[in-house]
Amino acid sequence: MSKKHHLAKIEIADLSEEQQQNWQQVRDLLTSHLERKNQRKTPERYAILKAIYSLDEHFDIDHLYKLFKEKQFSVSKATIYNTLEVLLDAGLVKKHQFGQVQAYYEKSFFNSNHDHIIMLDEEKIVEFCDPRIEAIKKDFEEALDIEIESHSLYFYAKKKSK
Amino acid sequence: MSKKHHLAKIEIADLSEEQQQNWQQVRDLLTSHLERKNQRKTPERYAILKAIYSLDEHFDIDHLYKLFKEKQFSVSKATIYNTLEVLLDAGLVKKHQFGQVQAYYEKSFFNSNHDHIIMLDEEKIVEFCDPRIEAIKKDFEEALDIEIESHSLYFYAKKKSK
DNA sequence: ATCCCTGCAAACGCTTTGCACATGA
DNA sequence: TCATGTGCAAAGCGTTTGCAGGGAT
Repeated sequence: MSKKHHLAKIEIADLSEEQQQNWQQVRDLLTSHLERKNQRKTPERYAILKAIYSLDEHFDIDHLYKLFKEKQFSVSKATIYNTLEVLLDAGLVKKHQFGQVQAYYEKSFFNSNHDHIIMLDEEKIVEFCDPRIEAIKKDFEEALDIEIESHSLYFYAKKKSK
Repeated sequence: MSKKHHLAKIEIADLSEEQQQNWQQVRDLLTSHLERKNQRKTPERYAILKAIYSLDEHFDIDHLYKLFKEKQFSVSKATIYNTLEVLLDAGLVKKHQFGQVQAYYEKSFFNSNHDHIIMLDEEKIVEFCDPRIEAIKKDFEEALDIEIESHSLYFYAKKKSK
């Protein structure tokens, strides 16, 4: 199938120099993950990973789907969903449920732990980090004898000055 | 419609003495909210509010729907959705998006501000409260000149000792 | 040559919507 | 009366699934 041959050398996104360097690392991380899990190294998986790491914002499935469509590489939504599951498992992307609607994702490597402030009156998401969150987690882990595997924290805010 | 007459005196739930007292207050809160908004005081709205305040845990729409069905009072899901919107607006219930699936709700009056620890290996949700959350909010409000209207914080945890 | 992965479309599950009828004010 | 609320069923929408064919190993 000729389409596949295209995909093999797909350059879905032009990467900046920094992204170029990161890409090598991330690609290798996916490779070793797939080998460890005995999963196939399909061109789709690398293409999707690369597309994600070329984005600097949060995105949803449809965003990604349209990106591929524009670039003339058709990747089905089913595959995107599947692949994101794999990348999630590999720790290379993070999934968010900002609103009540669809899920949002973001790359998670070279992108340290942070939480989000959702700006309600504009289409903007601010990332922040505060050590007190980890402190709270640690305290409750000890107090309740539990292990907190993950957390989700969102602040929903509006601009104050007008 | 005879069904309505039943609803008017509906006792969907047997309330404990404490709940009985709270019920008076909550009912009045709904009443004044509806009057303020020029919305109708329908028996369904009071029945749903009462049912919610008789529950001590988090619930979803279907839970509520089945509760009414069991008790022989049919209230349509559309009405439940509508009414929850009203109660949300009145500040009498809170909406949560725990997993990726459907929304969960809980009564929010007589039920002070708290966050949740979702126990992953059992069907349990632990409520907790920590003043540091408010401190963080306040700090970011000042630092970014924003007003944080609400937040959602969930810890996903497992029991440590086995 | 396997059998996993992809693509397509249909199914799914929660939520929303449209419309006719009922009802609170 | 009459605008609003309710009930029912259909539509929406993001996500998942089933299956047939393709491709990685």
